[in-house]
Amino acid sequence: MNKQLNIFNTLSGKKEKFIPINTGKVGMYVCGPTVYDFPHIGNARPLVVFDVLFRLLKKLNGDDKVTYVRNITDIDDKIIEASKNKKIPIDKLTKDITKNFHDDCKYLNCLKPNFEPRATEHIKGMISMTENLLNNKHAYEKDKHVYFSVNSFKNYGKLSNKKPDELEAGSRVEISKLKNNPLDFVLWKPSSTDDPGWDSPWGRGRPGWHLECSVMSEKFLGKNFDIHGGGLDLVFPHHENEMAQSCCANETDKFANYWLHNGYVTFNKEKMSKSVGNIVTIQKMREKINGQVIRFALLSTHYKQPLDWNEKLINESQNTLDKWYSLFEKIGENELSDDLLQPLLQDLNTPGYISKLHSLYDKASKGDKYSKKLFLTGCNAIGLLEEDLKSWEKFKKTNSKIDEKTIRIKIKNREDARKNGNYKLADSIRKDLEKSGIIIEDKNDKTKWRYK
RNA sequence: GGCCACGUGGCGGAAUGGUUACGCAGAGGAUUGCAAAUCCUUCCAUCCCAGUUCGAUUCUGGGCGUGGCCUCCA
Repeated sequence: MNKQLNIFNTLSGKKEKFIPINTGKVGMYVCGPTVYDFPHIGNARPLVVFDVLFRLLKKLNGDDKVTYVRNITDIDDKIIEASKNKKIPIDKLTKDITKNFHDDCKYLNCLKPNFEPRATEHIKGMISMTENLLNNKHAYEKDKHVYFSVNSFKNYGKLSNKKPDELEAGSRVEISKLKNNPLDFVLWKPSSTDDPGWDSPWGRGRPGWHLECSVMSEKFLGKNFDIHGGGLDLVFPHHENEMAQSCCANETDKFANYWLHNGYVTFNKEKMSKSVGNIVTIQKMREKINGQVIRFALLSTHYKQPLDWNEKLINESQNTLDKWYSLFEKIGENELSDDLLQPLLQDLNTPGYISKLHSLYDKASKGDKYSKKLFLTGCNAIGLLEEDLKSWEKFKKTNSKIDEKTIRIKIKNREDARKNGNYKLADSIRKDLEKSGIIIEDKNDKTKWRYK
């Protein structure tokens, strides 16, 4: 069977064969967080989706053949604003949120990218890319601002499938008078003395939003690389602008060959927004849900489809993993069967893959050793069942309001009642325990208990 | 207004020019003092209308509906 990966490319609007620029080597850049606020479930989706892709690419090409770069944007107007609102110095804010983000990544069992560059470490590169664009007449300076001239890039709008003139007509943005064209975007802007700033040929200032990704992707992956990923909301304007400035600065036709975008997460069918107050932060979930549950839930829908986040989804994911954990065993690195791999090779079809895992689970639980090994390998391949049983049980323990000693006493009482034929009492004890999140199972002659 | 995506059983969710996965829920049974767990069996779906075709859920056109983007966003 073939091991050809096919992925949907936003640039062409089609599913394409994935062919890396250098055979057997892959470079992938994914837009990371702007560190101004705690990451939420919507931020978690690309983290998990592209982590699965990263794992798959490693499986297909070899562990050390994939370079995964995910930036941290630590200079941005949103950060400046958040710092003022929260009255936290920028350094502390970005440091804290970055730390939090890393904890979230770990919690979601995401592998570390090979590089995680910060925007503020690449200001020099951004300045020289801006100079370069100015020299090539792709940008212009006005009143200490430098703007990218959208008209100078003939392919502008190709990625997001938009026509520049239509964009202008529908523009609802308040247009800066300094711009020659309403679509032009800022590469460099002046900073007030209170705001973070760096010396530049255009005075003390800071970079525009899109520039960091252009500069850092080039530094770590080159002018032309394989995969660029991110959330659907980044297609326009972020990725469109990134591509425009990179192609113009690098004098290339190609920037990223394949663009992948994950769909949105809604919350109870509503768009997540701060004004509605329905943002679920990952930090909050860490308190009582195992990260694998979140991971599983995020993978239960194809990455391009919208995903609704709700209680039922979490419960079902939790129950499935609970069932799967009954077969838990630590196993080493193993090969996936071609058959199992197929759905992932078709544009990362994780629901199809999970369905195959279900069928392997069935065979495995009936004693098929080969299926069991494959099942466990398959789970591990998408970052599931890597934690041992004890840590899987941990959350159930913390969530239950009863200690083990009490449980044992109650079970003993129930045993006695049963022996005396007092089933009424026995049943009420069981009901009681169930309310505390404990399930009783009478197996053979022994009574077993477990957390709900 | 422009552009785009989507519409599959009670719910979630894949795939496909020809037998429509899978999970949850439901029903029946085995088991049990009763349960739970497990096992077995089982019910249920491709928005509407045309067209192409031997055959459409899949392709084409139209309609209806939902959502998104065109402003910061994962």
